[in-house]
Amino acid sequence: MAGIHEVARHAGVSITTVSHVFSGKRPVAPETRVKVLQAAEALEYRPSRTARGLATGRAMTFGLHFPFAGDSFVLNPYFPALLQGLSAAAAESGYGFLLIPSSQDGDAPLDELLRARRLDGVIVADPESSDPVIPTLVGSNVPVVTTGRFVPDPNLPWVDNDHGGAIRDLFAHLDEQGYGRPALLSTRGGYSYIADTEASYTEEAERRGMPVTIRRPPDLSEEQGYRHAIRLLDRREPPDVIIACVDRQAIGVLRAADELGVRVPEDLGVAGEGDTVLAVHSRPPLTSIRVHPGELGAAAVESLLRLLEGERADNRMIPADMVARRSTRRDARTTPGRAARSRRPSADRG
Amino acid sequence: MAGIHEVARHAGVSITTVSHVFSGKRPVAPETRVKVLQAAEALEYRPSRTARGLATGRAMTFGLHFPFAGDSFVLNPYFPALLQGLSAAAAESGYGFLLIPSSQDGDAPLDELLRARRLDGVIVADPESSDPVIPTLVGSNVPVVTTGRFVPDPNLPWVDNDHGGAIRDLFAHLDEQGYGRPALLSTRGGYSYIADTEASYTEEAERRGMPVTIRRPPDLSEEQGYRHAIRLLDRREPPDVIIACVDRQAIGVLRAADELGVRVPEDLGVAGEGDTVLAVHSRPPLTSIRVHPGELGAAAVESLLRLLEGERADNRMIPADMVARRSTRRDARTTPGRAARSRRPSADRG
DNA sequence: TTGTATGCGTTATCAT
DNA sequence: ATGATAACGCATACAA
Repeated sequence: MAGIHEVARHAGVSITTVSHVFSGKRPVAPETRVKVLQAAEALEYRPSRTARGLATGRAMTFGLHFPFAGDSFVLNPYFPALLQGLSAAAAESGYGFLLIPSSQDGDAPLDELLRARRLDGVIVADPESSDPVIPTLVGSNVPVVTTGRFVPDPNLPWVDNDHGGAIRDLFAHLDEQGYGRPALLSTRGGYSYIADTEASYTEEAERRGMPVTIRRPPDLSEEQGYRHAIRLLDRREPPDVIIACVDRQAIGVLRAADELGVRVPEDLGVAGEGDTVLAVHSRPPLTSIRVHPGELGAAAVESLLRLLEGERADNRMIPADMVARRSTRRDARTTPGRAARSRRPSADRG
Repeated sequence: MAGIHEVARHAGVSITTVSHVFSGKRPVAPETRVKVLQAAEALEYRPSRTARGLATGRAMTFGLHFPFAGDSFVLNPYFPALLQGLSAAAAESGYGFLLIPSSQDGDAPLDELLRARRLDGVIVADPESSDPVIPTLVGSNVPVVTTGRFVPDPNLPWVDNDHGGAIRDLFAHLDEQGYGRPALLSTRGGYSYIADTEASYTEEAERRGMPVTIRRPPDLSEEQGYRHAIRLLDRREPPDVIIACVDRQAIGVLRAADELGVRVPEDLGVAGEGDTVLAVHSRPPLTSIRVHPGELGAAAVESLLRLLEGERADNRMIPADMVARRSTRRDARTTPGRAARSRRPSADRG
C-alpha cells in the first residue's frame, strides 16, 4: 500500500499538503489539489485508518445499539437493512463498529468499552423510552445519535423517517379512493415512530371529520393483526380502512378479511408500513409506506461525525414514500400513485 | 489513558517487556509478569488497538457476511444472536467489524474493502452453496472462516453447531417415548445444517428400522410447515412425529394438528430447531434443539485469529442440546429430558 | 530473560 | 498557501 510520503513525492509537495487534501482541514490551492489527487489515484493511495486514529486519538469505531430484546429485530427486515446502511456509511468514513448488547445481559461489556475509550460515538436504533442504555451513554459523555427520537429526551441528536408525512400522503390517497372510516392498528411501547404515526393519523382523521379508532395490540405480530381485525370488522360500524404500523400486522388483517368474506379493496382498504416483501407478495398486494433505512443509516453516521468534530448535529428527517397498491385501490388505475413529495431531506435544527 | 511507557516505569521494566506480557509473544519471567500486570491494573492500562494496528500493519477489523438476501436473517433469532456473539468476541480481542453486503447489491463495496486492505479476515455466516462472496474472498487471499460448512469446499475453515449429535439425542428421546414413524420437514438450498440434519435423521431412522420421510418446502415459514403437515397427516400411514428444521415451521405443524383434531403429543409428536421463544410459548411447549450462537461466534473469531497468526485453523463443533418439552412427552415426567452429553467442544483438525 | 532503538502512516504545531 | 518535524502508542529486530 502506498503511503502519504510516496504520494507527496509523486505530486511534488509535502506530506502535510497531502494530508490536508484528504482531511480538508485547511485550504489547498486548486492546482496543488488536483496534482495530489492524481498522484493518489495513480498510486491507489488510501489513508490508513489506524494511523489516522493513532494520530488523532480516536478509536475509529462506533458503537451500535439495536433493540434485540424484543422480537422487533428478528421479525422486521427494517433492522438488517438499517444495520447494513450504518455499516456502509461507517466504512466509507473509515470507521468500523461494535455492537452494544442490550443491557439485560448486564452493563459490563458497555462499561468496559466506554472506560477503554474504544468507542468514538454511539448510534442507538429506535430506542424504547425505557431503554437504560441511553442514560449510561449520556452519562459517560460519548456522542450519541438515535434513529427515531428518544421520547424522554427530545434534545438528543436524532435522524428519523418521516412517518408523519407518509401518513398524510396515505390519507390523501384514501380520500381520493372514497374511504372515510380509517382505523389504526399500532402497539404499546414508547417508540417515536408509533407516536408519530398515531399523532399524524389522529390529526388527519380529525381534519377530515373522520372517526378516530386506534387499537394497540401488545405486539406487532401477524396474529395480533388478525385478532384485532376480526374484532374491528365485527363492530356495528366497522372501519372501511385498516392501517397497520407494520406490514406483518397488515398481513394478519388480510387474513381476517379473507376469512370473514370481506372484500379487499372494495369493502375494506388495508395499508401496512415498511414496504417489505410481504407487501409485494401478499394477495392483494399491499399498500405500504416505504422507508429508507440505508439513507437513514448514512444520515446517522453523518450526524455522529459532525458531533465528533465538535459541531452541533442537525436532526434530519428522511422522507418516506407511500406506495399505493391494490389493497387500497378501488379504481383500476395501473399507474402507481406514488407520493410526489420532494425526496430532499428536510432540516430541523435543534 | 495510561500508555505502555507509564506501565513500564511503574513496574520498573522496559516497554518491550510490557508489550510481551500483553501479546504473549515471548516468555516473561513469572515475577516480572505479575509486576507488570499489577502496574497495568493500577493504571487501568488498556493496549491501544490503533497503535497496535499501526505497528503490525493490521486494520483491526473483521468483515462479517450474513445471508441477508433471503428472509432467513429476518425471521430467525439465531442470526442476531450470532451477530452479537461475533461482535463481543471481536471486541474482546481488540477488533471491530464491518458488514459485507450481499453481492446482489454489486461487489463494488467488498472489492474496495479488499483492495484497501481494510479487512484482516472475514467470517461468513451460514453460506449457501451458491454464495458468490466466498469465491471472491478466497480469490483475494483474505483469511476466511465460515459458521456452518461451505458445502462446495469442505476445506474452508469452519465452526459449526453439532446438529447431527442433537438429532441423535432427539431420536433416543423419541424412541423412549414410543414414537416410531418420524417425518422430517427441511427445505431446499445448500445449507450445511440442512444437509447434516437430513443425514443424521436418515441414519438414525434407518438404524432403527423406521421409515424415512423427508419433505422439502421452498422455505422455512410457518405457512409451509402448516401446509406440508396437513398433507403428511392426510396420508394412509401418517407419521407419528414431525421434526422441523426450524421452530417457526414447527409452529405451523402445531396449527395443522390443531385444525385436524390430531392430539399433540398423544397422536403426534412435534419437534423444532432453534429453541426460540416460539418453542417456549407455543401450546403445547415445543421440543426443540438449542444451539449456542454466542459460543459459535466466539469460536469463529478464535479460529480467525489463529489464521491471522499463520497457524492452521482447527474446525470446531459446538454441542447443541435437545430440549424435550410437552410436544413429544407422552409420559408426564416433569424433569426435562435434557441431553447429558458433554458440553465440551469436540475438535476435528483439518 | 530483558532492554534499546527504530519504524508504522498519520495529524498537529510551528514556521516560512 | 505550503513545509519541516515532532508526537501518537505500540511491536519488533537486534543486542546484551
